[in-house]
Amino acid sequence: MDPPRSENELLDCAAALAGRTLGEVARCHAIAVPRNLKRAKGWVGELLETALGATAGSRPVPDFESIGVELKSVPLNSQHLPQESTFVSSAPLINTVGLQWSTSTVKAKLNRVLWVPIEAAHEIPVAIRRIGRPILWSPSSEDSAILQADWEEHIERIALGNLDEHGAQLGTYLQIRPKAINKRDRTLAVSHTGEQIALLPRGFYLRTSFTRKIISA
DNA sequence: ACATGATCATGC
DNA sequence: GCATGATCATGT
Repeated sequence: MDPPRSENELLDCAAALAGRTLGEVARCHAIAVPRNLKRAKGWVGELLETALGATAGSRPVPDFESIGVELKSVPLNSQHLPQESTFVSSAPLINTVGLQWSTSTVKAKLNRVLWVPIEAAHEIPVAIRRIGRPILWSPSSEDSAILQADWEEHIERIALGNLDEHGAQLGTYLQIRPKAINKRDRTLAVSHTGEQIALLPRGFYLRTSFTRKIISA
């Protein structure tokens, strides 16, 4: 698939997938469908990347680099509401001095997002899960203000070495959660006394309640 | 039922 | 190890 040349082309292409099943789309691209997603958690996102002509690979750039759009699949429960949080980016646990919201990876990633809802209720076999209507989205100024406040709170907490004082409860829309191979995974961080320590790597995630608001709008 | 904490795969 | 893509699974 050639990369989209404009937002409209991307949106048209994504809209053409609406109502189709993952199995149909996978077959078009000669991609095998896993029996479940337990060991293929990124499979749906990667299928959409292929189907829509995403270009980024694992480089730290938007999925549709030339038009600056990020692609996110959003799993829907049996009521067709988002059922999972959405990973945004890893959280910096060191060298936080001087970081600003305006140049943050979180803001950059959320600047323009194509949300593609996917049926994800466990009882539906992966191959016959249907793709929903895409939403091309940017945060409203109100959204941005809340995301910024969340982000600044998280970064301050990281810089002060207070990461262990709360769990994932902090943040209205944006939360911090583990993003690791397993619980023994470690990355460099700053302790409460300012020393370097090894901690579980974390990532920024959008709360399910926020993506529900986006998808429902 | 839901959110949090834990985990899986791939590429460089 | 960190970037990409996320969902699983357990506790409450």
